[in-house]
Order: sequence, then C-alpha cells, then structure tokens
Amino acid sequence: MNKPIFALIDCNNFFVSCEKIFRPDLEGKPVLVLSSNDGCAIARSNEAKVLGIPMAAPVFKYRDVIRNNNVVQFSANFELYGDISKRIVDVLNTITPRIEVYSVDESFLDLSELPIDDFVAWGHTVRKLIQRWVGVPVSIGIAPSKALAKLASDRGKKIPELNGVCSFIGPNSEVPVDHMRVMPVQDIWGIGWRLAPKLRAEGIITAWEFAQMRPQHAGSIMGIQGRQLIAELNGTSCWPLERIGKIRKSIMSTRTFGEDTHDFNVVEAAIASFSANAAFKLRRSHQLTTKATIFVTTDKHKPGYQRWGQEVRFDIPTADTGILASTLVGALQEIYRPQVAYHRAGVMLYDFVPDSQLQTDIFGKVDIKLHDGGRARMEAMDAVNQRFGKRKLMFAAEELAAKWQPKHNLRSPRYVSHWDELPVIKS
DNA sequence: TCTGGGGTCCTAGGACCC
DNA sequence: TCTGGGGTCCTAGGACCC
Repeated sequence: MNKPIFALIDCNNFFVSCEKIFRPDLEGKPVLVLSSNDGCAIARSNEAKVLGIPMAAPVFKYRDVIRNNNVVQFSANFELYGDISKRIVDVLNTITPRIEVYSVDESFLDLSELPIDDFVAWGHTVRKLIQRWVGVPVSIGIAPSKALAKLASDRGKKIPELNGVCSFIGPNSEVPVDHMRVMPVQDIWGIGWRLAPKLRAEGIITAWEFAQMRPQHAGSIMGIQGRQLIAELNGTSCWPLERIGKIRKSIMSTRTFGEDTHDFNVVEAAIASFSANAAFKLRRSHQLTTKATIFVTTDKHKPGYQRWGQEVRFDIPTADTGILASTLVGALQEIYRPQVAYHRAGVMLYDFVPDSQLQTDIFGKVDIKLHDGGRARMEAMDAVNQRFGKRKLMFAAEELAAKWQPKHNLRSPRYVSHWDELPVIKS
C-alpha cells in the first residue's frame, strides 16, 4: 500500500461564489450571503472580509458599513448551493472515485494511487477545470494527512503567490514548518474557541508550538483527538478517507420564526412542517426512526431564556410524515404554555434502523396496514413534490405556514431548481 | 426593531449487574 | 475501625465542524 496522499478541494467563499456565477457584475464588489431571517452573514466575498465583517456577524451591527460601502446582500439560497456543490463533486469524480464529500464546499481526494509527480501542477490543473466547468474558485491543499491538507489549502487561499494551491509533497512543494510557525493555534482544524485560550495559557501560541507538544499533554487537555491531531500535523495520517456514503445518525429540522408568537396553532404548524421535512430526509436516507424530540425556545438573546423539550419513542420504527407529525404535535401539547413568547422550535430524529428491515412492534407483530399503506402514501407524496416542487403537497397541519416562516427578502432566483426562475439571457 | 441551521464525536458520571 | 471491584449501558453535556 502506498503512503497516503490527501488533497483537500475547498471552495472559496462558497455561497457568495455560487451567487456570482449568475451575477458576473458582482466581481470585485463586497457581497454577503445571509442566514435565515437575514440575521447573520454566513458567507463573505473577499471585499466584504476586507471591510471587517466577521463570519456569522449579525448584520444589524454592521448596517453602516454595509450602507456606506454598497455591500450587496443575498438571503441564503440553499437549493442553488446544493446543486452547484453536486456539480463540483461530479467534476472531482472524473478525476478519482476515491473521494470523501466532507461538506457542501469541501471534498478530500485520495491521490496515493494516481500517477502524479508534480502535485503543484496537478492542483493548478484541477483549479482551472472547476473554474471552467462550474465557475467556482477553489483552493487546494495536498499533504500526507488530512489535517495538513486542510492547513495547506488555508495557506493556498491566504498567500497570493501560491495562487490557490499549496502542496507539502513533490517538486516545488512548500515546507509545513514554515507555515505552522506563522499560523495561530486557533486556526488549526479541530481547535475551536474553547480550546484555543486554554492552549495559549500553556504558552502554545502557534500551530508549530502545538505540533511540538507532548502528545500526552495535548491528550490531557483535549482527549484522544488532541493526540491524533499532533500526529497528523507531523505527517502521520490518523484519519482515513471516509469513502462510503455516511449513514446519517440524526436528522434535525429547526427554524427561528419570522416573529415571536404565543399562538399554539402557529407553533403547531411549524412542528408539523419540521416533521414533514425531517421525515422526508429520513426516507431519502432509507431509514426509519425509533425516537424523536421536539423542542421550543424563547429568544436566547433576551433575559429569561428557556428551552423545553419532549422525547417520544416509536415501538414501530417509522418514516411516515402523518405518524410523526401527529405524534409530535401531541408532544407539543404537553409542553406548550400560552404565556410564553416562542421564538424558535425544532424536531430531531435519531436512533434509526434501515428501512429494509421488516418492521414489527415490540410483540413481534407486523402491522401491514400501517407499514405498507403508509409507505405507499409517502412514496406518492415524495413523487409529487419531486415533480411539481417542494411542499406542493403537504399535510393539513402544515397550514398557517406563512405565520412562522422565516423572512428571506433578499433571496436570489433559484436559477437551477425552479422552472419559473431560470436565468434570462438578453441578446 | 434586528443575532442561523445542521451535524459528529468524546467524556464523565450514574444506574445497574455480577 | 474501614467500607469490593469491575464491566456495561445510558444520558447529558461539551467540544468541534461547516
């Protein structure tokens, strides 16, 4: 077996880059993509970063900066981003099937079996390929471990001379130590805002100092992953490519409401809608659930923040929207208090079984009517919604949707997923 | 006025059992 | 005075990621 070689393909400012594909006039301008309710900035163009707008910044705090610099804003358009993401994975699949889709904008490739000598040149070729076929700029890091590949792609993005590609392997490659010496410890993949201050308190300021720590010492601060991270940064791979499509272990559907509400019917509609959404994702992953939790909360930024939850169990595993929605609305009735100003709610599903498994209740009986009848109904519903658009067919309890739905006033057209929103070319 | 949504993994501690 | 020890399962919470 060859020594491991990983490439990380990381899209630059991904959501913003997706919007720019259809709006080339935005090149060179500051652009933001906003979260649900147009609350936070979840993607920023380079020009917006230069203005000092941080990741996840609440936009109301930067209203003046945004206005004075004509920053262009979009409500998030996840259908569009999902489609673009898929196209990039399609391109990567033409290079190698040894690919791990790590997130919507990042994939690891295993290059160890490919006949590549000059990894820097290879990286620039792939960059151009994705730019030409999809239109999204990417950064590429190449290294003997995932943590180093991640570090390399970050450096490739930040250092203009590298032009988006940084390899720690092969001719013209970079030296990891040179980069780790100037990288703050909190920029390492796996070290977040809680661990960074602890490490700094120990005198660990740079990535290089972290990589030099005694593994046992790091382990005492951050557990097993700390020791693995140190090995990874020193070039020993501990985290293999996770090739097989990962089986989801939990599914969540949650939203902050467009405005706070006391109205049971509105919260009920939201729970029914989240149930439908989660159940759809569950069916798509070919699983059935045995447990679900609903939760409702007040506004966490106001004093007296509270959260209530209620768990339900299903003796017969299910992915049926009707069963989930009615059960979870029932659970809502148990915890609902009329005087509370509800700000957000959600549904979580977990403890799954494969849907190929013959379902029986705890006494070993198979409920044919519930099982097969329900499944046929769900398949019909998914087929209709697939063909005519999301939520064209839904359950009655999902009504009143308009009253809780988040605001998204700045959303761009869904160019690639809705016929009536196709881009128009004038000639 | 205005602060997202969706995941994973690890660990510590309690219950329970032999 | 001197209290057993160890294994497993479950849950809650903490930490991270994008």
